[in-house]
Amino acid sequence: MNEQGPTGRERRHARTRQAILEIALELSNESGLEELSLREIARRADFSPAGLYRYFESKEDIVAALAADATRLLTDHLNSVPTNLHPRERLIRLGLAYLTFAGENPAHFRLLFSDLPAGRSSLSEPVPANSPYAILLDAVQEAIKSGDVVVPGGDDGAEAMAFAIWSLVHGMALLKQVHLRTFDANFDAIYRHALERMVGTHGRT
Amino acid sequence: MNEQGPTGRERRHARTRQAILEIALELSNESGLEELSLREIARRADFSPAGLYRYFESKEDIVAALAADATRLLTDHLNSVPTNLHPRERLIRLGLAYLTFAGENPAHFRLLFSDLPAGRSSLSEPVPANSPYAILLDAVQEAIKSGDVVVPGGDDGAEAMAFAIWSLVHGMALLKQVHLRTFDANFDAIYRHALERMVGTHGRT
DNA sequence: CTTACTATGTAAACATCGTTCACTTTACAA
DNA sequence: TTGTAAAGTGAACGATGTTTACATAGTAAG
Repeated sequence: MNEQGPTGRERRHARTRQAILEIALELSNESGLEELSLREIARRADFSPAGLYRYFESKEDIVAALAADATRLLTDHLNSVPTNLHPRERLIRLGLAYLTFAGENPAHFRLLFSDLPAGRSSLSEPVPANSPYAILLDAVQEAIKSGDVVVPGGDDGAEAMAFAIWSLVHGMALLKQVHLRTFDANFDAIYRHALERMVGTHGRT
Repeated sequence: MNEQGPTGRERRHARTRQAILEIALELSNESGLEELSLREIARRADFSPAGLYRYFESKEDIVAALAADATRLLTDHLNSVPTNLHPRERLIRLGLAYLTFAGENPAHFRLLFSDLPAGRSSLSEPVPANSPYAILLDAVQEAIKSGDVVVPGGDDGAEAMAFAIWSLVHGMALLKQVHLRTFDANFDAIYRHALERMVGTHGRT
């Protein structure tokens, strides 16, 4: 066999893998991640429990694959925010996009940044390209460069601000989805106020 | 037996209960909450697995007791922040106290707001007295009353601001402890910058 | 076409888990 | 001392994630 594209068998293998992941995601959205069971996935996929091990090394491996999917989907979603907005408004819109994603994809969201460690281990390492954080950091740097946002502390100031925004939206999404899951309020308005305060737009622009 | 204080048996029962909880907390701090095992608690407490059921209804019940402890400890810790500070500085110190608590009590922190639903279900209900959120909300209301902090939207504005601060510190603590657990940076400085930005103190006061 | 070989799938077993049940032992009150 | 409730145990149940040995189906080479 020469070097060429994926064979039929490989394509079928990849498709089955994907199908398993979709069932795992369904199950997670129905009953939560804690109760996700390998054997239940197997039942719904008409597999014997052992069969899944031809496609994944372990249950943890399945969850990791879901988390990787989540990161890719979030990246796409953040990339759909226009880049030519007023810099502060762009930051706000990125935050709101994060919150929308979390609301619409609860299981995927719960996987974000909750298991896999970060891709880098200090500020001196490069930011992983095409990651959600890279998009946010870029927007912060643009806002600083345009003078629209002022941060202390030079280069690392942008990272500090990106981390703050990230923490804020992640915290809001998590609290709403877990601890405040039965709380009735207009979260969309609250989200926007919080982001405007963080980014520095306290009134209308 | 007349109505009087706890008998010797009741005191011993309560002490054993507490001892079990301490072992459960130790185990959580060592190996994480996900891997906490009833049987491992029993082994370390020199109990048979079934014996624990004289003290707790279920594993979930043990975790709930730990979470209640966590809330009480956090409340104490927040109450140790002076109340006579400059209103904005007080808010910042409350946030930093939250982050300190999270850093020093990782297992207890992971239980905070992560399992039990909130004590109220809409803004019209009263805030649970002596809760961490009540302390924060009170500080926000003081800051607004003093004119030190300006929020839009009347009464609910204070709640929105309290939620924003809460989300920010919770998100920062969580991201640092989970996704950024191997990341090396001066988080204390980052925490303070983020809080100052959120509360509105952008330079020295 | 046949012969290897690999991919795919299964059944059975293992260790562990949370939980329950029947039972014994301990401690205290009358 | 006796009766009763609490405290504690071992064995079992059903469930989990995982491994092993085995069967079958597809495919590539002779």
